[in-house]
Amino acid sequence: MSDGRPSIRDVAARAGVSVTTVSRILNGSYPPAPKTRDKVLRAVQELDYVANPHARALTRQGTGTIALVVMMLDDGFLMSLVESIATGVAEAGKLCLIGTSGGNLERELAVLRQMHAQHVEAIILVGAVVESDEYREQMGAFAAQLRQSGTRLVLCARPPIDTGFQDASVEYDNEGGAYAATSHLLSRGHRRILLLGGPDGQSITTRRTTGYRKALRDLGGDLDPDLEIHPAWNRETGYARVRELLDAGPPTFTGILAHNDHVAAGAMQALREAGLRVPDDVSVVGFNNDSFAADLQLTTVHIPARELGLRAAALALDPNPTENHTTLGTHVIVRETVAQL
Amino acid sequence: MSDGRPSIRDVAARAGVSVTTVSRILNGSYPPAPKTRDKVLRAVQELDYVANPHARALTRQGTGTIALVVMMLDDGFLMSLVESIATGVAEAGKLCLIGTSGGNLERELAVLRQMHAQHVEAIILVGAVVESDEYREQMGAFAAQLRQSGTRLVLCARPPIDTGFQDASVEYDNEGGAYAATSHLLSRGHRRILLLGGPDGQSITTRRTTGYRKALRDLGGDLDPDLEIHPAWNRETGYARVRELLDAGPPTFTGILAHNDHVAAGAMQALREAGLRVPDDVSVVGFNNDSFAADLQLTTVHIPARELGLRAAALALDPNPTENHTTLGTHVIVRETVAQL
DNA sequence: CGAGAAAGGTAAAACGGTTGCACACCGGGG
DNA sequence: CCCCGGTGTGCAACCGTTTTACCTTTCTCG
Repeated sequence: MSDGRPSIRDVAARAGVSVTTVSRILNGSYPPAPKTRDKVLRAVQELDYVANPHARALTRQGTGTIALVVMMLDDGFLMSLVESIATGVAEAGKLCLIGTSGGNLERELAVLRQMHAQHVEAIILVGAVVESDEYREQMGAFAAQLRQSGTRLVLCARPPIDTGFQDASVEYDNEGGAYAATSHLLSRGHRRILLLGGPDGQSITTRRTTGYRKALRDLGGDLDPDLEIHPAWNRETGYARVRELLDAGPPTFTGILAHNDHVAAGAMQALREAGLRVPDDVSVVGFNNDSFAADLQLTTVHIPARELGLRAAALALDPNPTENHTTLGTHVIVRETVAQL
Repeated sequence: MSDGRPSIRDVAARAGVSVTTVSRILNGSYPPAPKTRDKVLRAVQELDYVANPHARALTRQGTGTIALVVMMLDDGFLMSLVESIATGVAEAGKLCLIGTSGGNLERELAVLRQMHAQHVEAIILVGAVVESDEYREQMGAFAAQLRQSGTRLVLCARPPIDTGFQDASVEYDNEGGAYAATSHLLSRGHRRILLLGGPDGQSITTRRTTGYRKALRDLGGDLDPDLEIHPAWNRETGYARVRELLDAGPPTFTGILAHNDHVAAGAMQALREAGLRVPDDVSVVGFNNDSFAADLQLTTVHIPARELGLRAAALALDPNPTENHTTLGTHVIVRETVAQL
């Protein structure tokens, strides 16, 4: 009362009918007489009444909320993804809860539990994953719990949780992207390609590295462990690690494949500072096709972020989707950071 | 039951006490006998019980949810902002609802209403605003409604809503930033500075333009309406508008002040394509210090996004903050896109 | 030893909806 | 004329908590 929100009883009183009738009309269950219907709708209008979602949730109607959990919002790719998911969810008239895990297992689980407690209709897990046994085990248990309570789980841009059950998921082809990027370099005559992977033990890193190695094997590049290093996902460490390498002596590679564009940018700076030109001395390929890649003229692997997000949203919204697993393709965007050897 | 979640009654039964007692213990309202307490806590553990937030919300306990509304998630600045708000909220153990308005008044209001209906504890409005009378009026009305129902409103990186009441807000110094950036160019001898503003009629545009003009007046630059143009916030239109200008004849300016880094990047591309070098022929200053600005060696205005976000979160979380209005400073990050004339 | 006051606990009424079931009304077929 | 089925409604129970008001004990102290 004190908060000025009318209750369903107020509406009923004003329309001169019972609470039941109001509820029925508002939910479209059971078609009552048009006359009553009008009276009620008018009263709703006049009072500016909106049903309380919490009360509604209590009687298991569904909460109209979709949850979204992401490690961190720190690059353009994730942002497009989140934006498009949010848009998709909003267009369906539902709300979107968002949580960040910071790549920390405990925090991720805490956030997930909290969302589950909220009785969200679905939980979308977005992005990279730390591939520890502990993570797998805990997530497996959590996923089971979700299923038991009828909460859908959607995996977006992320590997499956290995448990008997196949969760709905939308992925993109990490391995294929890395393969294509590596092939691109190989086809231009590069044999020794420095891999600037993501942190070791993260799903994305593993997959992309697999693609890289496979291309080298298939097409005859040098498969050398010394050529695989693992900076964090940011510009700074990309810069630092390449800098280190160059300080130690002349480069033993002619091409670089970075696992994201920020790292590629860092690497390019290090090259520049060492007096090496891109692409004349060293070629560089990035990953993600972040918006700034165009400014750097960076050749990179495009990932269809919006599409990914919209599909994830669709899966989350649909109680029983026809197609519950999709893998979207990636492709190389050729700009000017790769030279023919 | 069917969803496997234990209720407070189950806990009570298992612990052999009444529901009331369980509730009291869980909420820490007055301390019951340690013995009972233990029994109850054990039962909670064993059943893995978590209170239903909806039922809780029904009795006006507050929902533990903060809402966040942003126009669009399309640049690094907004993203840092959202990330830091989300982090701040999560650290307080609360949940964060997110909605995007796409710069569309109707959709914005729809989202806001929906959030209000959820009884969120506070709503944070983030970022630029279309300055139409209609917007002002509708938002004013909405803000009044919020106040009446005890929902806090926090404005972040956004001008106040003009209504009698002063809402909590965290801003940064748009005018000062633009002033500083313009001064920087002026002090290097530039007199004719092309302003690449944001879309006309948006709050940010207005403020930054004011700073730009003031600097020109104070320090003796050319105040020429022809030098103020208004692309959208993205790279593409920044490119297109500058391209147009250059196609029409040699540049009538020696410096450019862009209202964000994407636009600056677009402008730089247009300059490059027209055979003009940055900074030798034309100097460029951006705004926001987006992460890629470092890669472009772009001189730009830094906005403390994280700080802004954390403060907004703090305001949203605190029912009665001591300081409810802050303006954070901005400063110019000097890189290599401005030359001495 | 008896009267209060604490202390520890409970039953029941909210909170704002949904829903199963009963009831009233109405026209029509036997 | 009676019974029947269908159509609109309303009553009341329930969803899972918190909270108010009240009831027992058990202490404490005169």
